[in-house]
Amino acid sequence: MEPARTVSVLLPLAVDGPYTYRQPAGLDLAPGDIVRVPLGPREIIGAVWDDPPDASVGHNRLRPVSHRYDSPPLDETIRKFVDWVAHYTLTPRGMVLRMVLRAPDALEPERETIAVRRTGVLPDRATAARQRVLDLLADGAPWPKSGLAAAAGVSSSVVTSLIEQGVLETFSLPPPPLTAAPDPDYARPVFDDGQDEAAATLRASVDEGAFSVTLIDGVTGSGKTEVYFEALAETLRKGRQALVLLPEIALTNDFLERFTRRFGERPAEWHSELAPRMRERVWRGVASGEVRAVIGARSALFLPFRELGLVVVDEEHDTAYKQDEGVIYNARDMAVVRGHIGGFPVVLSSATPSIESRVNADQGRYRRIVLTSRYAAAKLPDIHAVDLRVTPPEKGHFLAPPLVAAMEETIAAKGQVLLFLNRRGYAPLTLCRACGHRFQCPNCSTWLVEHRFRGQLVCHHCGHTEPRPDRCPVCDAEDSLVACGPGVERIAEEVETRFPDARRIVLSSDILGGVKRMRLEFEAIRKGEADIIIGTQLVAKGHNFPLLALVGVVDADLGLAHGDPRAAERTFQLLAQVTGRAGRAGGESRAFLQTYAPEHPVIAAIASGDREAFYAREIEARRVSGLPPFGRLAGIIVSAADRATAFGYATALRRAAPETGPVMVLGPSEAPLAVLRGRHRFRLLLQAPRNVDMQAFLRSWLTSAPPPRGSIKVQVDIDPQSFM
DNA sequence: AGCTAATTGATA
DNA sequence: ATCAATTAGCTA
Repeated sequence: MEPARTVSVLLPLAVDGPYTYRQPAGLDLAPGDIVRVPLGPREIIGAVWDDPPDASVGHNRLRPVSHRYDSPPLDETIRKFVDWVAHYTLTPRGMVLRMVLRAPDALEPERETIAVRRTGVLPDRATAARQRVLDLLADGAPWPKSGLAAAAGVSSSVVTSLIEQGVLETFSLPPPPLTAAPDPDYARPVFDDGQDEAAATLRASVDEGAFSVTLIDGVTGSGKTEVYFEALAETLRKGRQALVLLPEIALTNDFLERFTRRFGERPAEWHSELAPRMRERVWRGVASGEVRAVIGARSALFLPFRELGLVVVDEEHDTAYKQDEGVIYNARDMAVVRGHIGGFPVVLSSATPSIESRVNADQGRYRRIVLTSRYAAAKLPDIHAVDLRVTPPEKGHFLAPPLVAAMEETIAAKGQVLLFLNRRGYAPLTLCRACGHRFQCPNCSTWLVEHRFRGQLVCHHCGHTEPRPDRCPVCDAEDSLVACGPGVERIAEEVETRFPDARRIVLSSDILGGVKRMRLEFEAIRKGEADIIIGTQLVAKGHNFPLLALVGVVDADLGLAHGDPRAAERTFQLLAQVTGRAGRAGGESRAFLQTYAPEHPVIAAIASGDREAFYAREIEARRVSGLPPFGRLAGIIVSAADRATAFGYATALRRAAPETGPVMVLGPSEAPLAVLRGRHRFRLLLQAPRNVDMQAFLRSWLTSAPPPRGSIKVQVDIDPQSFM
């Protein structure tokens, strides 16, 4: 008897390799085919994979593939990509496949929309309700059945009875086209020389049809988007699909409209807020090739493109590209990998490139395009550092005289002012004047932040809240609690007393009313219905403020004191972004940075506009300490699923092995725990159950003694980035 | 994922 | 000793 034909099927579960299934007679299967298979008591969707079937699985254990979906197969490049990402991130391959198969219902045939129209037959009796329905259909255009009754303000039985009588007939509507193909030649931009040259370079890289990485490094408003749109246009002309990644928060209507103006059609979108129906349709459209261009958040990188020819990563330095749960990856880096595997160009774009990307460009691994001048009428704002030691704010206030004066001038000239402070709430610390008690979070080691509008004390780390008491819980003193330091609410209060006639808007992520309200507020700002905007980080990204003439950074030093080795870089990026909000639409504009350390390299770089000095310094700092992307022994990088755990590990490490040198804590996306030893870069995946003595474990690991008891798993391998 | 078996820690 | 809670193992 012939041995049974078998296939490997990778399942979207936490399993590293495919399982072997019997291939039923009459069902031909090839790698990439999407299938349904039995697993235990149920059936799940998987994909036929390239691994040879496992012959060691006994014939009696083999179960047959149930069904092959009529969906385009996952092409070889995405299968390799899944394997690569899984290997690199030390994640089971099935978990990565799960990100690709994120829209399982997309495989089922699309539910048809049932529509109704008039037949000409008259109803047996004319009632008011029936007439309202017929009125809606009077022009002969069909209506979707589901919405008709509601639109006519009648119950659905009215519609049903009209159908039964033959007055209305039903038929199925073809699904509306998702998006028409964007037209690469819809609206050619007008470029200056620098932009023209940049666009030509990008078009050439698309024409090469080979893997390359280009870093577009250009100040805010230099037209980076318009320039990389030319790469996109060229990709479309060549008949390939294109993907633009944006940090989720920057994926705004503003951006989609810019795309539409250039290409004549709205692009397909992909992000977490997408409605399930739309999600399925986009997934299917991408797989079938109907969708030619996608604008998406990081997870769009795992869509099943069949002829992807370009990935653009906009704001490539943005930390939102890091996924820190489940499969932990940085979409910027994985985009480069996808380009490498697929043999197509990748474009990274930023006004403040990450140090890693700058180093890659400097070392010739990436091409670099620099755009220095601002577009059209836009001019960079004049930036001033306000030395708070020389011109301090009045006692109990936070806006220094030079900034207040500039605000007065700006408002008098009908310009808009943005005050930026990256701190939600009223005050970051509350203490008792009588006994010195400080309000601390019971779960974390952080201070509770007062939110005065809500009357609460909130932990910004874990979300713990408690009502703000009137008297001190320790010494019972009355009216003794004082707020220390400013948050946006407090700045808003100061603005109110100083500029009682100005129209204020406070923008903070904890705003009441959610996304809807936020959208309205941004709309109001655009229409000039606000004079002073007080905002946290979220004003830095995605949204344009066309009337903005003055930016005041309330505390430019905030964030610099952090122990994070990237603190300087992050602060630089944030300040560049915030000050860059001003003057984008033209005209004179100014930015003021309130600081106690105007000579600090970050502040000086922003104030002087000398970015190169800053980069040179930052890169050198990393080089001498051997931090990434330079791979010398630097100590140990600790990273874990959440910051608190990572800090816990780091503390344990410092105690356990002070001789290892610097211990640095990174965010979760740098996990699995990276360890630099000798001349090789190693990655270490460290997983331990709850109460294992981490300190003892790390000590023994570092001294190469056998691991202590307890089920600690260690997996070490050479960093595959060396392959690129 | 969703299920069971094994292990752990807390409690009596 | 016993229970509930957590964690590890497995699906072909």
